[in-house]
Amino acid sequence: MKSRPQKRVTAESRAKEKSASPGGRPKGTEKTLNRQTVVAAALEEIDRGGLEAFSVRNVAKRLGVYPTAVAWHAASRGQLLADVVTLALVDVRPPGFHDSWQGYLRQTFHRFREAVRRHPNIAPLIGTQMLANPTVELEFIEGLLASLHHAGFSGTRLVAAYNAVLAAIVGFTAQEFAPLPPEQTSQWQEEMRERLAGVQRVRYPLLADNMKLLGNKAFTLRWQNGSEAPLDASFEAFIEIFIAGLERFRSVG
Amino acid sequence: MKSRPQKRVTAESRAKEKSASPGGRPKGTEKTLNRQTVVAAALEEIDRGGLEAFSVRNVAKRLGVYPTAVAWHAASRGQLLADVVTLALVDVRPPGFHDSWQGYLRQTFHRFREAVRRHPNIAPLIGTQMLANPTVELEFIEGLLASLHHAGFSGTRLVAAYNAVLAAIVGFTAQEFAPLPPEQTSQWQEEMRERLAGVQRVRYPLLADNMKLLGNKAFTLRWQNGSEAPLDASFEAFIEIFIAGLERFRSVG
DNA sequence: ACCTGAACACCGTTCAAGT
DNA sequence: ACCTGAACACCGTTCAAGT
Repeated sequence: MKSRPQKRVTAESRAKEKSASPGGRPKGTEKTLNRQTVVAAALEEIDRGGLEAFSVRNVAKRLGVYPTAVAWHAASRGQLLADVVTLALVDVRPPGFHDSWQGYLRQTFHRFREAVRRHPNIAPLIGTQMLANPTVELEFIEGLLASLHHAGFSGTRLVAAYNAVLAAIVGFTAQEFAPLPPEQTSQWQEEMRERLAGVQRVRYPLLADNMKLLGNKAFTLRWQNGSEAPLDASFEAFIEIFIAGLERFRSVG
Repeated sequence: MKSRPQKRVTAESRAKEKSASPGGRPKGTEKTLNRQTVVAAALEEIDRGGLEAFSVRNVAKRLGVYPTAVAWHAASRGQLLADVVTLALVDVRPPGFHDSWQGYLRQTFHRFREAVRRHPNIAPLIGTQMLANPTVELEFIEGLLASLHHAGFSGTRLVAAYNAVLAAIVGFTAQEFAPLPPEQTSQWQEEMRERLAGVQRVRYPLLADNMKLLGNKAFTLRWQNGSEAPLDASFEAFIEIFIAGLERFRSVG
């Protein structure tokens, strides 16, 4: 239980910290640790070695300080991970103006996926740490609400549509880039392929008949994740399915 | 790196183990540990204390054995967690026959959500451990493929539709039941409410105007998760949005 | 085959002490 | 305010030894 005051990481506070380098020292050569420096180092650590390799102590090693120095800025391991997600998802909100709400949603889906693609090892966190994360940018949420409002949703249907967008966007990307089991991957891959090759047509006709199309291209039937075998076609289809569903949902009820 | 032989947990192997209680001893009083006993104990441990409390050593304590005895059956912590997800999601496949593919999908969505509701603390795992989990039941996959085939999908569009179903179903439930930050929850809840109450209408008009509807009912704007504040209405809407989208996707391209 | 028991190299977080 | 340094109660997994 920390009683120490903790600043929130928001777009504003982050910009403020950046410009407030004490004594006018050049930005790149800060002698003291920032909260943003620590979070950035944590993200680098995860990018390099995955969540398995991540630890407060490793981040400290990367920064050349004692583990307790990291703890001072990060408050807790959980909070640090939440901040890492926020950092990785910065700038997902589509910039500029848009002609249609469908176009805005398509861009949001694509930009979100690109953000996860840049930091695939955070995939297991986005479903977990975003939900109840006060550090998530309100601009992103307001942008989604605006596009859905423009589509004609209001009241409880606006809430439902918003939840549907987040469920869809997080569900696809989290699974697409989820890590493979680390225990000797190549061996596991071989097992997976053998198992799929041995599927009996009698019991699983559709699986067997479509195995060539499904293998490594369908969730739970893959031996590589989105970093090595991206599901581009399925993602595009998913966006169109979802938007078509929203268009329909708009006109019923 | 274990070279020891590891059995796969499938519907078949599980049934086999069950019926093969050595020496005809009554089922409840096995003296030796099973793989299924260990997995069940792990799930109980997670149900009780969440993923934070989970450890191989705690499971061992629960079973009254040394940590290394658990390790012998579980191969690794990661594999144990994967098996836990498989156990929690057993029987999600809708039973019996169905009049329409839409009805089958609706049931699948509901049954999946009920399974997660029964074990909400596994929510962070379902997006991570299902994707590439060879222990996931092929019956579940075949069932989904059958309903989508019945809807008229085949080839690459069948693959896309299947991926869309899993993305949707996992995305909603994983987020709905994702755990709140453990660090003194009530204090965090207060912070969250204050932050949402203080949203400026000038910058975030839609957020501000709909805060009463959104608060605790929309992803990233909640201070409770699905166990305490279920998102029933949004879930029902989500299902209809998604199915309507599939119906549309069927007739284009 | 299955478990004990000790051991190894970690881990997050605390607390007191320095500056 | 920010960091060192030692310490605490853990952790997953190994290995050798028992039965």
